[in-house]
Amino acid sequence: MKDTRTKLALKAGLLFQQKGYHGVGVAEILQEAGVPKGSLYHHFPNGKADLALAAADIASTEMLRIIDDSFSPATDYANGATTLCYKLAKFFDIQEGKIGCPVSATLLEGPENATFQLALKEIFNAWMARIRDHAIRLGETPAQADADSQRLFLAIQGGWTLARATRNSDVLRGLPALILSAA
Amino acid sequence: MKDTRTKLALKAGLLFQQKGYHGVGVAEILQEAGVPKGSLYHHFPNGKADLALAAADIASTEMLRIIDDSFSPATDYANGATTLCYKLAKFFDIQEGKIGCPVSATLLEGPENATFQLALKEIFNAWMARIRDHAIRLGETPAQADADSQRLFLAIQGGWTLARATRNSDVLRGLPALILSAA
DNA sequence: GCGACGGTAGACCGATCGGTCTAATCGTGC
DNA sequence: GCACGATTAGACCGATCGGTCTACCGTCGC
Repeated sequence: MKDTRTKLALKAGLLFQQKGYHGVGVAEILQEAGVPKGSLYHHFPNGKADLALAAADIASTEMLRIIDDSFSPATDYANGATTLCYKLAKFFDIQEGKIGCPVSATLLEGPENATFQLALKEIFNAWMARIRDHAIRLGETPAQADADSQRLFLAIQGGWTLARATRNSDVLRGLPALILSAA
Repeated sequence: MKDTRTKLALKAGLLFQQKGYHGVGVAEILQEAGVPKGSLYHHFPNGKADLALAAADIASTEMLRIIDDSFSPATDYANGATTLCYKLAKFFDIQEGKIGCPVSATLLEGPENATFQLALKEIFNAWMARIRDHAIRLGETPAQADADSQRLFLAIQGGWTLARATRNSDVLRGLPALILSAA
């Protein structure tokens, strides 16, 4: 049994991904999580905004884990990148295409807020840095790794949006063929 | 002097891009546009949803125009793609990075709605098709044009998000170097 | 002058928004 | 078993949400 705080952040994150920060009311989060209002403001004194930050943090950690899981067993960069795209496509399908980038849907659609802005930037940078680390570990030069990690990040970010628009995860599976031809 | 209908759609589009569909209230749109409530529901019987569709349509047309303006004077595909990225970066800077993709911010963040879903898909396809047309006109094979247009679309979509997160349009200007090295 | 009518103006509606507050309950150390 | 802080429970708040409705205004044809 998860503690209330985690349960709230998890459920909030899922809902934010589906409908965006402003598209979800705290009442809906509370009901879905089966938690009364008092608990929310006990665990997250700043309410919805705190919840968004916590949810984004969880999602970010999860994404880093997926990156590691994809690249760790890989024999080269292309192999790891392909695995990552396929893993994300599978994740996309499980959620029936109803889900956006867990971080941008939460923080970018949120209020004009310096904290959100900073958190978003740091999370994205962390993802790219992690991909870059794996690229270097797998034999790429730092310059190659810079370009490849950014290329992959942009393709996934854009591809996810297109996949949502078309309700079809094939875009994500086609990403490796599209961006690895350069290498 | 623009007619009321157009003024509303224009202003609504701008606000949706900044804060997402759910992040803007009709009262705010009305106030910004200097239009009373009665006029909204006269011109857009379905209210906010109609407004979003109209705004997305205007934004889509505008984007097609920018694509044409970029590729028409180009001597080859790389040249046109580069111009497009720079034009978008400039547009991004004018709005001070406060603005999202005019279409996805409006339709993807909107309510779970088959009409929105379909419109979004068609607009994205229209953009890619337009880029593809120019690529072919500039001498690419259909297969090349398919890959290049999708690659450019994804890079712009992802790059725009990253640019917003970092509040820096340089990502957009770096796109050509990142995705054209393949050719 | 006078209806007809497309359009404007904004008061008003119930529902929901995010957030506060007090009371009850739980868990643990004594 | 008792006291006390941590946590839960939900009634309640003013503000705002999207939307409806009636009254009014301007400009036509006549």
